[in-house]
Amino acid sequence: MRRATIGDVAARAGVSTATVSRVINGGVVSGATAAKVWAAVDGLGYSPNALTKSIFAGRASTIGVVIRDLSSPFYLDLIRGVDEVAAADGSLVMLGNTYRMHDREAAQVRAMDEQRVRGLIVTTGEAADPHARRMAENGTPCVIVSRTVPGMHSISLDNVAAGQLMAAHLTACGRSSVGVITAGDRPAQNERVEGLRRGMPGTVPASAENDAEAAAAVGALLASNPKLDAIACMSSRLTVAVHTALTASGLSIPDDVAFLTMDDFPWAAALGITVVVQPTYEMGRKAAELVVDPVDEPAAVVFEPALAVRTSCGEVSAPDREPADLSPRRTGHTE
Amino acid sequence: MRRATIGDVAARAGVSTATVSRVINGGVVSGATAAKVWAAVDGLGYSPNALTKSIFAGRASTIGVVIRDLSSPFYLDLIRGVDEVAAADGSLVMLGNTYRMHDREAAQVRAMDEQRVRGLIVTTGEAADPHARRMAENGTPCVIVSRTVPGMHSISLDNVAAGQLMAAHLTACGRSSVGVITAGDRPAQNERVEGLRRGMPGTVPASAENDAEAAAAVGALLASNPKLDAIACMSSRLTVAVHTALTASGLSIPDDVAFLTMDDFPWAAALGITVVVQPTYEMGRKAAELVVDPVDEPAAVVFEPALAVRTSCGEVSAPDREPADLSPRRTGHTE
DNA sequence: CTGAAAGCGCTAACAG
DNA sequence: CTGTTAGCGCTTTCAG
Repeated sequence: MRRATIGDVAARAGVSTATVSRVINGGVVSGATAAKVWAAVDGLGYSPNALTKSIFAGRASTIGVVIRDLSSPFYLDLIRGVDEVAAADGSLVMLGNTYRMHDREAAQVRAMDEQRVRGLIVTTGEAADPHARRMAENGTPCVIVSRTVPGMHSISLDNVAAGQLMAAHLTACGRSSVGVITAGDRPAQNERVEGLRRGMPGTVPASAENDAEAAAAVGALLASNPKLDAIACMSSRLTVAVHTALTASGLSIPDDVAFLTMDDFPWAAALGITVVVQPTYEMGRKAAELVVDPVDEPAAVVFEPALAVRTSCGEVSAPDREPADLSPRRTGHTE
Repeated sequence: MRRATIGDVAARAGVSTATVSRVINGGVVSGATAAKVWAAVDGLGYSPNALTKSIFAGRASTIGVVIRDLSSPFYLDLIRGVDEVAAADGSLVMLGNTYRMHDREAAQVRAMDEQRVRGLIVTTGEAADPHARRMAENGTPCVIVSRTVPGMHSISLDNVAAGQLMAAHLTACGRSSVGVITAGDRPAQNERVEGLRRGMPGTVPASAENDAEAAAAVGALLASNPKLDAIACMSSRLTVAVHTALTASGLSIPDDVAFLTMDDFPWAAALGITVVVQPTYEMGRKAAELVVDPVDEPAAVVFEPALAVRTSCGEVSAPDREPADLSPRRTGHTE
């Protein structure tokens, strides 16, 4: 059974396709004709073809989102933020995962471009840049997340501040020698370490790409620095592995060693783990807003991190009250 | 700067649009013309309009996914599975979240229909049904996840088996009186309880819609059943709350009470929590495959749950080896 | 207020 | 092998 087209509706209602179009899109039509048209629409189960509509508009009403790692809850919250703004605007989200692979990344960006997405949000490495930049020049708003890129919109965390937050907190908790685990040497990771170093010169870094390397790095850090009294983890991806390695080594948190990591997660409160939280959901919203309400000048939106104080650093005072639920965390941001 | 169209490319290459189309889509063309066309494509930065292409195909190459709760990692894995199959097929995923709201649900399904998605995967309540059913009748493959619906494709877990798995394990661990927390009285939840009951007649159920209610339910269960020696949680959404309430009550797991829940999560191994896992990623893949390779007869695919044995039930023997990573769990399924 | 006609960017027969 | 000619389903002037 062929799908009804606007022509079918027009025929059934005894009017022209132009009139049907007007009725559906809210043009000037008489009440009587409108009624006839709606009746035909219902009778036929007509559903307007958004694809065809888009070819007139020049572009789709869809927001493209390219995610570098669809396993990470971080990106889930980001997507939620984007979806929320998109839904409020009557758009849908077009999603692509890259599995951290450069070729997939480029392919996804190209696909989004071919879909004529209204705007593109990329949370990915560098491979996408050339194409994304061309899209931006051709008038498609492109927002890079987690990285600042000259000449393009970007949404990021103040990573240096995140590191400083860690340093200040650890210092307040009486720690002085901190080992830090980073996920590779990406800019964001390095900035966090840099911030930490500013407040705590005695910082020993180690890099890891996966859980096994993280466990090994923790072991090495511990072995070579007997007076280490804190471990900071700079990537939520490594939180479980680092924490597990720490407890497996027989050390007690926070008595022997303080533990601190990035990004809040459902179990953090129960486990008493102090974390630096980034307002992920808000970042998603802001990224989507940059697409929905385009801005001419490239905007570099930087969000401020916040500390969720629990007990894993040997905090002396009572921890702050926990947020009541997982609804959007609001954190100030600067543009 | 207007976007280049196939006409611009044709003009620049000195050929007809038909030829350009052939070159791009791999038709029969001479090497010389092909070279000219590609040169023009590059020079213009031409990117073919997938929207326009779709109006010929009659539908988009996009797979629609309507998620009922984009906060849940369960759905993240599902989306990953869908995306994986979509990417392999050169399609993109169109995503919509419903926040468990019926009106949003219906709106998202309608929007997907208007986008002429190639197929629809719905993980949602009942509101979507009428429209989804019409879509299915009009030839758009629709797959309902987590619920079996007569006359439509469905992907679900063998929930009764999940409950039975719990019962068998708890029995093997010497437990006999189990309190169970369900997330509302949805069919899937009830089936799990039903399975648990078959193996353990002494089952006391309590229902909760959110974290606070779950905590209260645990308290009530404990208070009114002094000989309770196990708590089973039927929804991953409630895992943290139930576990927290349990430990907050001063009971020790597993010495005082065994604890068992649904769905694996990154911290489960570290916390020693035994869980019933559903092959979420595979379910996403299968759902997408039903869209990509359409099947005429409505398929009711049921996946089998598996037990990840840890220590929270007072397991006597050494727990099974942990899976090395979070890559797709393969579990048998029946159709 | 409504219809006819001309496209939007692309593909798909047909001829040549 | 390549160009011509119709459209796909819809919007949008432009008359009436």
